[in-house]
Amino acid sequence: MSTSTAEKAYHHGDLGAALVSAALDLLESDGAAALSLRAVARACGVSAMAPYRHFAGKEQLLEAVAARGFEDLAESLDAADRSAEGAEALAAQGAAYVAFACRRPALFRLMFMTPCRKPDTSRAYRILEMRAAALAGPGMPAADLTLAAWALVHGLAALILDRRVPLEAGETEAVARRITGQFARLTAGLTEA
Amino acid sequence: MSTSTAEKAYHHGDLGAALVSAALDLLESDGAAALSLRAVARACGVSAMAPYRHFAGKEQLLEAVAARGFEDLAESLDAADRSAEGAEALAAQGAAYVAFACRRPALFRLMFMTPCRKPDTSRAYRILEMRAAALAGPGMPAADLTLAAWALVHGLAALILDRRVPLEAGETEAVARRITGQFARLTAGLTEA
DNA sequence: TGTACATCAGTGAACGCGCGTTCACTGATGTAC
DNA sequence: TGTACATCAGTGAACGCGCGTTCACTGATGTAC
Repeated sequence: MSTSTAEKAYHHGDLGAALVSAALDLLESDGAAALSLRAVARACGVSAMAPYRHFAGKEQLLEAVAARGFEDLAESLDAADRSAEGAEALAAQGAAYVAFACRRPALFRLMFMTPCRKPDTSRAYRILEMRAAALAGPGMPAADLTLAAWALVHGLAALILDRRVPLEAGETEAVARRITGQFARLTAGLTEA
Repeated sequence: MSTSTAEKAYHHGDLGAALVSAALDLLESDGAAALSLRAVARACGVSAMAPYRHFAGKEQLLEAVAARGFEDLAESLDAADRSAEGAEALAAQGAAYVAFACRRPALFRLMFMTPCRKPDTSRAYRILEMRAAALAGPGMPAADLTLAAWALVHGLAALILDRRVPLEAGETEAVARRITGQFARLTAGLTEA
């Protein structure tokens, strides 16, 4: 049909990016178990071998998918952080973190399964760290506060995704907001004392 | 050759329990990926079909393994709780929770992957809940404090297991103790105010 | 402007793998009489 | 105390599955002259 869509071109155009996108879609629609290299290729309308032109193997594709996930997460945290100030900004980041996990559960899980090279270098971590450092006080140094805040929201997300917390789908966001808010105010009170 | 060992008996004796034990061993020695029904049967020196006399399928075996894990976790939390009082008991529970995850990482992961029937009924949860409720104050109701404490240590464990926190193997315990201690004292300060 | 040729980006058939599970079976055990 | 027979707890061969990956290939593209 029209050549502009380039659907049937022998050369795909940007198969590498298309594979990552297809993987992200597949992940949320069919779950992690369904995310095979062949399925991703199939979703792109391409042979099972085609991905090997762009990735060394399945592992590399997954790494690229996880990297995209971390970028998106960083963007969400950044936006949340800019929406408020001080302790409330930290709480907003926490709520955004949990919301991200609930919105894209399979991706969130994949991100943390994929072995990371430099744990503390991710942009998402730096955004959290910067905000937490500003709230640190004598009773809780910056590094500990950062880790505690991260652990709190990560655990909350994990428990919700694993259905360990008996919450309705609509409830989770409000609970995350409340819990992170309480934690942020707790630590803020500490700096004032 | 002595009959007392009963190694070569046609009837195993208690294959059901032996399968669960073998699965627990396999889990920690070879990882979750190696935990196949066939491998467990092999470890018990029994045919691939034998487990079906004791479990409806792989899923049921895994459920039994996870249940054993939750029992052991509850025991660890209980012992930790009895080792201290008030806020320090809560901190001790938290440290024990993280230590359990570090000691048996593959089991810990399996426990939370296995779909649970009644999320809030586990003994481990009730032990945490009881202690947290005693520390609840006006700024943080019991249910929220319980969830926050659980999320904090669960997240800490998850981040450590996924190598997101740049810690040496020996360091983790001390960090977990410090973080949970700070959190417990923070909430305790809240009840006094 | 045309042509030769290297390179790039895909195809498609095939392989071996270990898995969970099915099937029909057989050896061991315990109980009723 | 023996014997018949139901039941229990295992065996072992086989199946189909989808996977990641290998191999040798071919069609499309772009560049040097």
